[in-house]
Amino acid sequence: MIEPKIGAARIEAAEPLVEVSIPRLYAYHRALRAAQGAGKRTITSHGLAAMLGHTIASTQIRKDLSALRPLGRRGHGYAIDPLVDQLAWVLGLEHDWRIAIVGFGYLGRAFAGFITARERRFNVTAIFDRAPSVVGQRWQGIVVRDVAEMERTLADAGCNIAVIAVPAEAAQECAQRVADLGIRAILNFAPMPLDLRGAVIVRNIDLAGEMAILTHRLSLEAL
Amino acid sequence: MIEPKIGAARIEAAEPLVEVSIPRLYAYHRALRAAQGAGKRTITSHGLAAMLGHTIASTQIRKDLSALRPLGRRGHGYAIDPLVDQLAWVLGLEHDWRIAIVGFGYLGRAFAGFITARERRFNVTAIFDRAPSVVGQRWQGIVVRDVAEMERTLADAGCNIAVIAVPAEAAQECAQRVADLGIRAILNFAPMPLDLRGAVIVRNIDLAGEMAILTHRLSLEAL
DNA sequence: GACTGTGAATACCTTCACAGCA
DNA sequence: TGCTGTGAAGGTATTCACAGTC
Repeated sequence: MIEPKIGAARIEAAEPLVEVSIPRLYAYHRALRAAQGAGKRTITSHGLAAMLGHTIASTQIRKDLSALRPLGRRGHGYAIDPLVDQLAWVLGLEHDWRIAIVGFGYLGRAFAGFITARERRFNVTAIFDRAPSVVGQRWQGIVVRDVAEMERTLADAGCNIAVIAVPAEAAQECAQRVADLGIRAILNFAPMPLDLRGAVIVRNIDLAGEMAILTHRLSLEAL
Repeated sequence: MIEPKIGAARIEAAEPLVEVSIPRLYAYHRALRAAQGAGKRTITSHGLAAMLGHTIASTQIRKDLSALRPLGRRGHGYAIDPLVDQLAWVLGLEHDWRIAIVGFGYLGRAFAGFITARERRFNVTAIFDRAPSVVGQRWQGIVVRDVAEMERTLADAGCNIAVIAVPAEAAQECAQRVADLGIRAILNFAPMPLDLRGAVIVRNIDLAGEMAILTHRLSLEAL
């Protein structure tokens, strides 16, 4: 266990957060903002679980939240406002993030729209595609550039996250190139595991894999 | 441990497969089809790991594959053809699947195109949207119907999987309605956990949650 | 009494080490 | 020797049970 730094300038996690908990913390954050909007000042772990459709157990919520720093009051619940702030802090949601979309087909467009609508501090600042018909188009004022020009133009956009939404064959090359250009975090939609040298954080969105879980389980039931 | 049914009509898993392994098995299947296409007849667990960019350890691959039924030959590796068949079988990829897309914005379109391109046996047979400008459009010959008509038209399409790609506010209602109409499996893109009564298999694609993992880790590094 | 925080127990998943076999 | 298959070990995540606090 790590000793909490009492004198830390800003709230800080008491223990290093485990990765699996992060999407849950993000879900709490979203639900709590909704509660905030509805004028609530306080919430219990059970109340939060109910807001999340009981897809997460209240003990899981308490465990997750206790990893931040004791924020609840026994017998009362959690004060929502400081909890929202704390969650935004640990999730990195208080920074602005500049996102490069590589591959601007339906998937790239869908992601760009989705994520900018969801988080105000997520900004798409560069878009690349290979198709001549797409290059030169604009999206929210951003001109789609040719992937071939990535080396010249990506640095100017000051991106810290890249989203790879290109066909499988092109994914590895695109990912390595953005990594070489200094991007430290990649969200990969290509059904193709990336192997990158260097300390790049990669998360894969495995759409077909998720479908396979459904078809596997459905065909089990059919027996 | 479960006793393998020796006399089973078709190859069958020796042990119940754990859910986490399914997307991996699907990745193996894809890689092996590629190897097949390249004319290879046999592969080792190390060779497969290399094809997957060493994102999965070879011991993990052997563990996963050994859960199916011994298919490898010690000292030689795996014969690719029967392995591909066996994987297709356990993943349910030998059936045809009929998919309903609920919400035909960029995300719905992206998913429809992506998944039908990837697996020949995944068919989109019904599409619904709420926006009058979208209703009546065609995609690959399928007419987009009004979500309000779902009760009348979904049954005809014979779908067994629904993809929820609607805004968060509408997700719960749409999901419950498709479940009430007999759909047993849902892939949910809405950032909103669904709680459904009845035995419906739900998988969530949490795009914002994945982004939160990236922003969390990037902001850790910045310290 | 109500609810959080947390050690202990459990379940789960992955990695290791090596036996078994061609 | 080369590689699979697998029990054992290790590590990680979740659930339980309850002590602690308001």
